[in-house]
Amino acid sequence: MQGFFEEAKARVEGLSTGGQAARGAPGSGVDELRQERLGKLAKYEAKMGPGSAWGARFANTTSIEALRAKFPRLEEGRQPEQNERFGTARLAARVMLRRDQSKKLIFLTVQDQSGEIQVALWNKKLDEAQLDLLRDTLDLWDLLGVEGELAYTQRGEPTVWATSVVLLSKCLAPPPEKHHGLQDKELRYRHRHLDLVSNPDSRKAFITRAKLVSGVRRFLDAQGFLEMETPVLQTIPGGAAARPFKTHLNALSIDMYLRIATEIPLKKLLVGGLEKVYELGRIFRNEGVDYTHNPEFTTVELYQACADLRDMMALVENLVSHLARELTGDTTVTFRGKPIRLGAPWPRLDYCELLLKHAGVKADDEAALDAKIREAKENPEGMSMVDKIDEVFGTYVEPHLTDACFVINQPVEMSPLCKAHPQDPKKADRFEAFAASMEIANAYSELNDPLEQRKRLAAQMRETWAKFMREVMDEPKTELPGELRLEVQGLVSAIESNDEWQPETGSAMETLRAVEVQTKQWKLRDYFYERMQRLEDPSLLIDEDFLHALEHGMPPAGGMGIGIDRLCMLIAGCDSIRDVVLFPLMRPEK
RNA sequence: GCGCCCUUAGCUCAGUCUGGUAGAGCAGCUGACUCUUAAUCAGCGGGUCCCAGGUUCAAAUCCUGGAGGGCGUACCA
Repeated sequence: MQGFFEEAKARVEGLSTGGQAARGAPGSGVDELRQERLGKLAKYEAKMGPGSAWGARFANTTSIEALRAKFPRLEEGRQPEQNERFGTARLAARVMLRRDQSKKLIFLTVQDQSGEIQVALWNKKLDEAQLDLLRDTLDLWDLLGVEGELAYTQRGEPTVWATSVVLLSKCLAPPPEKHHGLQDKELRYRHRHLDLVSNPDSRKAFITRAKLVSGVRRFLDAQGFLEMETPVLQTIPGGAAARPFKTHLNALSIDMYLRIATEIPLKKLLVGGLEKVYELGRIFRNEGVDYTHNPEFTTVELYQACADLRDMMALVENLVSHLARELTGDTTVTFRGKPIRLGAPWPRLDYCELLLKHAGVKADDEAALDAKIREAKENPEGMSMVDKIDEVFGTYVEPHLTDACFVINQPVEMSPLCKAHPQDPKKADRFEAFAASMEIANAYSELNDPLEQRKRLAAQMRETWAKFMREVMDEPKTELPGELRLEVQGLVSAIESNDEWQPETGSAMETLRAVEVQTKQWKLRDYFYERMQRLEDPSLLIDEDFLHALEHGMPPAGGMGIGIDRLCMLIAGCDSIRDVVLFPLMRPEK
C-alpha cells in the first residue's frame, strides 16, 4: 500500500521537474546546452519584454511552398537580376540551419509544414539593433515570424530578405543532428514531434494519411453513405474473432470490452432502416504486434441495404484506385521495393483454385493439408478443418497475392456472418481483397436470416469449446487424471453431438472448473486458457442481442471493411504500420 | 512466444573480434569572415560507454544475468 503512494509521489515529482533530474548532474552535456539557451531566452526577453520569446497571433502568413512558387524559374546558367524582387512575404517557420557570413549577414534555412526556404538577415534590410539581438540569441529550432522581400541571391537561391523578425517560440531543448535527422527508431516513435520536424518523409506520410482518410469520407459521402458513430465500449465484443481489451464500468459494476469490429452495431442500423451507413474509426485487438499489426488500428466498415458482394467489389476497387491516383499520381505503388498494382479492375481469384495452384492441395483433402502444414514445420494436431485450410492458404497462397486482387468463394464455415453463395451452399458469398500479401479488405453478402445466423454462431461456439477441450486432452503437460480425462472426453462428444449445447448444459461448467484447477501450472497454453476462464473469446458466447435484432428483419445487404492503416502503408510507401501510426505502441519508459 | 542484432557525448556514428588513460562529425562556447546553403577557418568545453554481478594487475571490450529497442518469425475470420 505504501508503495503506491511513494510511486505516485515520485511520478508527480518527475513530471513537475520536467524530468530534469533524469537529465544528469550539472555539467553534463544536455544541461549545459539547455543553460546556454535559457541564457539566450533571458537576453531576448530583457530586450523585447517579458514573454516576448513565446510569440502571439501571427496571421496572414503564406506557406513556404507557395512562396517558392512566386519565384520565376531561372533558365539554365542565367544569373539572377540582383535587384529583381518578387513581392513581399510573411511566414512562420522553424530555424533548421544557420550560416553566419559575418556580423552583418546571416543566412538561415527555415522550415514549415510545406517545405524549406532560405531567409537572410542583413544589415541593409533589417534594423541593426534587431540583427544584433538575433545574432546573439537565435538558436536552431527556434520558431520565427518573418516579414521580408523575395529575391534571389547572387547564387540563385530563392531567399526571403527579412525586414522584420519576431521570435514565436524559443527552443530550449537541444535538437537532433541537422544533416542525418533523427535516426534512432525508438526515439522517432517515442518522440514523434522530433521525427516530424527532422524527417520530411515521415511528415509526408502522415499528411498522406490525413488526405487518405478524408478522401475515403468524401468518396463515401458522395455516394450517399452516412457516417455513423457506434459504441467503442461494448458488453459483448463481436463481429470478428479476436481477443478484446477488457475494462470496467464503475457506474454499473460491469466488465466491458473495447470493440474489435464495428460490424454488429452497423447491421443493427440496417435493421433500423438506415440504408447506406459507414463508420470510420479505431478498433482494438489484444493481440500480436508486428509490421502489419498494431493493437489499435483504424478501419472503415460500410453496409449498403439491398446490395451484395458485386456492389462491394466495384466500390472497393474504385475507391482504392481513386485514392492511389489522387495521392500518388499513379495506380501502381511501391511497397518493400516491389511494384504493387492497385488499378481497377482487380482479378477475381477462386479460393480453392488458389490452394490447388500454390499449395497443390484440394480444400477437402485433409491428409494433403496436414502434409503441407507439417512441411511448413507446423503441427496440424487439434486444428479444425477450417483452421487447416486457413493455415495452408496463409502459408502457401498469400505470399503470391502481390497485386491487388479479390479472393472469392471461401468455405462457408470460415465466414459465420456471411450469406452462402447463391450457386453453392458450401461456399460463402464473400471476398477478401489482398495487396502486397496483406489482407486490406473483407466483404460479404451479409447473412440476414436470423435462424441460419443462430445455427452458424452456435456451431462456431461449439467448435471453439470442443477445440479447446481437445487441446486440454492432447497436451501432455496437462496430466489430467484418468477420471477427469474421461469426463472431458464425454464433454467433447456432448458438444459435438448436441446442436443445442450451451456452456450451461449439464455439468459442463463443473468439468471446466475441474480442468481449471488441474491446469493452474499450465503455462504453454495460458493464452487459450485465459480466454476460456474469462469467457473473453466472443466465439465462446452467442450474441443474443444481435440475433434479436435480425429477427426484426435486416434487409439483404452488402458489407465491407477496409484496413486504413495497411492501405495507407501501400499508398504512402511505408514498410511498417508504425510509420503510419503517429504514436505506435511502445513499452512505457522506465 | 521464439531467433538474430543493437544500446558509447544532446544527435549521427567509430572503437568491442585481438582487454592497457574515451574517439570523430554535427550541435554548443570563444574568435575571424558582407552571397552562404550540411558555409568555411582557428581554438575550447562536453561521457553513469544501458544496468547489476563475475573474471583480471587492468573491462566500453571477455563471461553471466537483467532492462529497453530493432528486424525476422509465430499468433491474428
